[in-house]
Amino acid sequence: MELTKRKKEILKIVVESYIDTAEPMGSKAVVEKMSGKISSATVRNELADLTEMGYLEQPHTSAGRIPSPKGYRLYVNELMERRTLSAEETAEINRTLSDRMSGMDEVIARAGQMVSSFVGYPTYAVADHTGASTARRFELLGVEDSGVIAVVMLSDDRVKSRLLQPELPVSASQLPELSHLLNTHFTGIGASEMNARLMNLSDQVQGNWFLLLNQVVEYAAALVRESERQQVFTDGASQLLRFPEYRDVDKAHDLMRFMSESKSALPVPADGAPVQILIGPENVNDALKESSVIVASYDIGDHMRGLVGVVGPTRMDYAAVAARLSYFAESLSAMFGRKNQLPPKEEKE
Amino acid sequence: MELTKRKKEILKIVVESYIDTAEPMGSKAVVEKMSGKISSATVRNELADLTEMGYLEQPHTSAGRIPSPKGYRLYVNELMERRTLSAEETAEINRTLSDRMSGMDEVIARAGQMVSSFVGYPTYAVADHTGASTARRFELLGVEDSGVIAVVMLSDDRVKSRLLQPELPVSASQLPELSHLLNTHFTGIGASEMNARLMNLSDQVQGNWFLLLNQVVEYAAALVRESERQQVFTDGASQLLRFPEYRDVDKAHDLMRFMSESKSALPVPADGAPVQILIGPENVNDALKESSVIVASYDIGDHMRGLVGVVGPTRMDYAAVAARLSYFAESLSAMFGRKNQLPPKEEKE
DNA sequence: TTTTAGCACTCTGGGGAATGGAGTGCTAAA
DNA sequence: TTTAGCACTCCATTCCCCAGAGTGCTAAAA
Repeated sequence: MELTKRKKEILKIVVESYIDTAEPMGSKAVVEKMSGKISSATVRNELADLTEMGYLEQPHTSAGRIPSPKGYRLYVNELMERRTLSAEETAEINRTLSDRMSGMDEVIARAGQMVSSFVGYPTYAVADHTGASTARRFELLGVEDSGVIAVVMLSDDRVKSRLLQPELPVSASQLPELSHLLNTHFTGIGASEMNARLMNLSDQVQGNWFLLLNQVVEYAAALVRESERQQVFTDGASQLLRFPEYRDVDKAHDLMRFMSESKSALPVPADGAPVQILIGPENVNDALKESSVIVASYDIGDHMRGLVGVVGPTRMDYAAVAARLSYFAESLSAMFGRKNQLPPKEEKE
Repeated sequence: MELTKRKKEILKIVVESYIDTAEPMGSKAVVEKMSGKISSATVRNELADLTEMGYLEQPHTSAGRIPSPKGYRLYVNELMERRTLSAEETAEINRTLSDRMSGMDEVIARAGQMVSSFVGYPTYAVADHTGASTARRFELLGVEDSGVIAVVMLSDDRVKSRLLQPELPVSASQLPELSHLLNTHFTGIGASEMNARLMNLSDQVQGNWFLLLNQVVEYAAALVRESERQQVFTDGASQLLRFPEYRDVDKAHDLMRFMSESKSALPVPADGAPVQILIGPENVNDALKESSVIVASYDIGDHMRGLVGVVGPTRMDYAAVAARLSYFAESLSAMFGRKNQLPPKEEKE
């Protein structure tokens, strides 16, 4: 059977109505939307065809039609009008973005929050490291009251620092030498290798040095390990409850638990695709089979990608969410993607 | 009317049963719990008295009794057996704590997560700064490919750092001088004062210096501002849905929204109290009037307190949560509260 | 004075049965 | 190929009934 232009038109109407109302749509309602060019009986025939072809479903014999995942897919691929954001919308996003954005890893956590409050769905945010990161540069700085600041720059350009309290005092004048030691022995290697090398040094350096080295290396190793383990931030979980499909508390609970617990099982976009849409059963994970996910990636630094995913019912507003999400991702890439590029300045309110 | 010992015993039984089952308790069930020392008619009289005195409530005339907020309060103050944690429980908490704990501000965020997964209720976590923090020390470090690492130590002992890309190159040899400039002009002052001083310097230093200074100061000002604004982390919101009192999606939604949005309106413990319990209407905020909050504070660094609050239904398991929460708070204080003290070492699995 | 047994009464929650409405599919005519 | 007409299906809502749980009260017993 052929998918005529009229069938597509009707499918589009049904999908959009269902996205809007979450109610099955009947033939009469379709006729109204088509401004009466056609009778309800004709529409009924078309609806029957679309159902047979697998684009629509019937909750029960005498209800209207709702889109099937296949129907959503066709809608997303062909029928949906790509939305562009209005000037006000982009302005608002820019304002949010420029507001306060500090280090790279804060970007990831904040990206999820921002997107969630912006699109009105729950989100998750992940950092996607290309390859394991290592320490690239160490620096120790003395502070007055005998504390030591350890600064570690990682191969992915993150810079982390922390105040350490040496167990035995180390004089400030020795810190450059210690920094040098760290830079020669502990850069470019993984966490376990760091520990191994530390052991080798244990009887080559003085006790107070070793204790400090130990703290620094432990800190650096924790940082390196942290970047291996995917950290997932979820935000706006409560938004789920806005939707009638999650009025069933158990469903909502399951999905929320899944999002906040099963780090790593969340979808990531296929390479190259800026925004990917996964509809219902297209999701690999069971917990998501009745929901949809829109996920986008953006560049931060030269060695990292950030991911933001939006989770919602299968009838989520694909056009609106995808538009906002890709604008976000593009803006973030522009701000953090390459070096020597500054955030677009925006007047603060 | 007097609150006899027997009345208290009965009240305790009712409260604990209700905490356990969320079902109103009738006179017969009470008799069973008291192992038959007394008849149900007697218990009925006592229950009627307790109701009249305001410790119990009746959902409707022919239902059992449930505790009123006043009843919970009495229970918490007098009747509840303070729980102590078993060796396994403390061991598990210690394991979680020692696992990975980096900088101070990560502590706050992670504390909420840990407590939430541990006690099985949603939590919020806040940093409570005593007084506004300022920058205490600046340090600029050059990296090979012309980037500059800015290290800022704040008056609250937090150390933050970030990689900057100067718009115009600044030679590495000039960085110590610039650091000195920063340390003399921009320490010990608030964010707006920083900007003012920066303006004053604008025509006293070379253009490329100024551009870099600008970036550093903007970064530092953002850090200072960040510590003024209370940042609230919430975790485990989905746990709410475990409880029958939040099966009403709207109630759950309201509370979740409140927790994730209304930063700052969340309860903080009165000074001195290590753990504070707020029952139902004792909460100032409307959104919490039908829930209870247990909040604890712990010390991190010398100038900061962290707060962790546990949110749940009024029938939450006060004894268990309070015990766990205070153990957490104590452990965190011990680990981060004073300087020169190290986390209790625990073998990592 | 306190406790207990007995009893009438109240209220809830759950399980049908009845009903109206929305929507369908099919047939036959346009 | 489209349309009007019609019988049919299924759901959601409402109403009603009833068992069960639990109460308060009275009057007798301790």
